[in-house]
Amino acid sequence: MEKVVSKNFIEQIIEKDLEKGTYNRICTRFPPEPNGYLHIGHAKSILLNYGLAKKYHGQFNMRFDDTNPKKEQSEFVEAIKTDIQWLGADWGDHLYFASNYFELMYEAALKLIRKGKAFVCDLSVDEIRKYRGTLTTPGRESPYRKRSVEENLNLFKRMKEGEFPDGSKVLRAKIDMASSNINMRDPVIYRVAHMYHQNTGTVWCIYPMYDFAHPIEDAIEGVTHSICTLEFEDHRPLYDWVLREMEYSHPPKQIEFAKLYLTNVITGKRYIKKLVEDGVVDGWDDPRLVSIAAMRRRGFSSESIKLFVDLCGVSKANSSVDYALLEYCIRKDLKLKKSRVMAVLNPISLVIDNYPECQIEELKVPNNLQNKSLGSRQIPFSKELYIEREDFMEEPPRNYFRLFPGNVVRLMNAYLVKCTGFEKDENGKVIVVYCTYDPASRGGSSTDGRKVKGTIHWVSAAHAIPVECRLYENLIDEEKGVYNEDGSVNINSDSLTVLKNCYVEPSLAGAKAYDSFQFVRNGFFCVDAKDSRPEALVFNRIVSLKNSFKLPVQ
RNA sequence: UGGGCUAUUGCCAAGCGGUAAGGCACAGCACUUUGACUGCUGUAUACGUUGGUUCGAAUCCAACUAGCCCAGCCA
Repeated sequence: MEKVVSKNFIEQIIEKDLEKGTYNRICTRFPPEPNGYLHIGHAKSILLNYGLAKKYHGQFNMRFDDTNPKKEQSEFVEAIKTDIQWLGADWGDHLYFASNYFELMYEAALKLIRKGKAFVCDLSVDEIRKYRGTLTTPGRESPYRKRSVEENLNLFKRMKEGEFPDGSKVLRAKIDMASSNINMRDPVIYRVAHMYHQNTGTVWCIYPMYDFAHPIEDAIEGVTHSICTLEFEDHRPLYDWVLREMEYSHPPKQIEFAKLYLTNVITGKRYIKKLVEDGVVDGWDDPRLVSIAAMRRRGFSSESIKLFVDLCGVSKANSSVDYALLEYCIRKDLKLKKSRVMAVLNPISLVIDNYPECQIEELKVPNNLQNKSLGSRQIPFSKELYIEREDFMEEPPRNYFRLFPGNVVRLMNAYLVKCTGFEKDENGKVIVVYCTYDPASRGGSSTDGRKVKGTIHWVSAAHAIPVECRLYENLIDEEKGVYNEDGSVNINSDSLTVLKNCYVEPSLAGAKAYDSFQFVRNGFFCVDAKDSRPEALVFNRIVSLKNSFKLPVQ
C-alpha cells in the first residue's frame, strides 16, 4: 500500500508536542453521536485518529457522544461499532460513552457555579436568542446573571431533581455577552429534558451541552489531541475556557481539519436521510450512497477506503475530491487480491461449428493472471457459448480487433476462434455468431506464432448461471449539479440499471456469499457478498464502462 | 472595519526565504491471454490580486478580492 510521504499539519503538531514534552504519549478519539449511520466523511476522521494513535504509539478511544437523548438510538450505536470495526480501527478496551460521565459533568457544573462562573437562567428559548444579540451587535446580560452562588447551587440541584419542566431553566456559563464570538455569550451548558436516554435510561433529566461536555470527556479520558472539523473552530475558545476553569493538569488541545467532500456525491447526513425516507434509495446501505454500510455492500474493501483517505490528505482548505480517486483505490486494492471470474452482461450466442456436439471440456484457468498464488479453477467449455454483444460487429470500424467476419480472436483461457458468419432475426438484430476453433490453441496460445490482438470473455451457454445484474451509476445528475435552488437534489433517473439477462460462470454456483469480483473489459465488478437475496447475484459497477470500447475518432 | 478560517495545475496536496514534491484525471509510446493491468514519457515561467521588504518571496509585510463557518435549550 502506498505511503503518503509528507507529514500533514496535525502530525507536525503532534511531533512538536512530543518533542517539547507537552504530552508523553498521545491519545486520540472518535466521538460520534449515535444518531445515524457513518459515511465516508466519518471514515476520514476515524482513520485519521486511529492512524495517528498507531503511528505515534498512543491510544485510540472510541466514544459515543451521547449527550442529547432526543436524537440518539441504541440501534445506531451498534451500527457504528460494526462499521468502525470493519474499517479496522481497533479501540481495544477503550470504548466509552459520554453518558457514563454524567455524574462527573454534574460535579463539574457545580464547581463552575461555586466559582461564580455559571448561573441558572430562567429566560425562554426565544428570550435567550434575543438577549444573545446578532453577528454584528453585542448581546445583553440575562437578568438572572446576578443570582448568588447559593441560589444557583440550589436551583441547579433542583433542576437535577426534576423539579422543573423542560425548557423552563438552563445552566449558563458566565463569560462575556459582548464577545465577538457568539459562542462565548454566556452559552447554555445544561438543559432540562425529561426523557429516556438510550444508555442511562431515566436516571437523568438534565443533560450537558456539547460545548461543556466535550472538553470534559476529552480530559477525563486523557485525550491529548481532540481532532474535529472546521465548523468547531469558533468553539475552541469555549473548549479552552471550560478546560481552564476546570483546572485540568494536562488539558487536551482541539485541532480542526476540513471535512471530506466528494464531487457530485451527497455526503450530508441530512440529505442521505431524506433519500432513504423518500424511498429514492432502498436503505442506508444502498450501494449508490457513500455510507460505510453502502460501500461495504458495494464491494469496497476497508483497505481501499484507508488508501483513499490517505491519498486525500488532511488540510484546512475546503475541498471536494474526485470520485475517480475512490475508483482508483478499489482497483488498486483488489487487483492482485481477488479472483477474477467471467460473466457476460449482454449476451449473444457464439456457436463453434467444428466443435464436437456433445463435448464438454473442463479448462483449468488461473484465478488471477497477475497473482499466481490465488491458484486456479475449472470451468466448462462447450460448443455453444455466450459472449458479450459488444464483442462482435458485423461491420467493424478501423482498429476494432474483436470478433467480425473473418477475424480471429482469443477466447480467454480457451481457444483461438475465427468468425465464419452470423445470423439475424427478422428485425435485423444479430442473434448468433458462428466460428471455428483451432484445437491446437487450447489454453489460448497460438501454435504458429500468430499474434492475436483481441481477447474476449465467455461462458458456456449450457453451464452458465443466469443472474440479475445491477449496474450502479452516480445517483446525482452531474449535468445539473447536485442541488437545486430549493435545496432538493437532482437525481439521475438512470442511476440503477437492472440487467435481467446476464450469465456468470458456474464456479459461482450457490455463491450467495461469494466474495469475489469480476473483471469485464475495463469494467470492474464485485459480487455482493452481503446480499440477502441469494436468487439474485448483484454485480456492482465500480468503474465506469465509458472506456470499455474506444472507437478511434474519425 | 462583527468574529473565525481558507486560497498552490481539471481534482486533492507538499512546500515553512534559495529558485514549484507526489497522487488522481488527462495525453502519447511500449508491453499485454480482455483496448484492462504494468512500464516509460508529457503536463503550473507559475503559487487568489496588487504593492512592498530582500541578492533572492508560494514562503515575510501591507492592502484588497473570493469562498466557507458562526446568532440550537443539536453535535
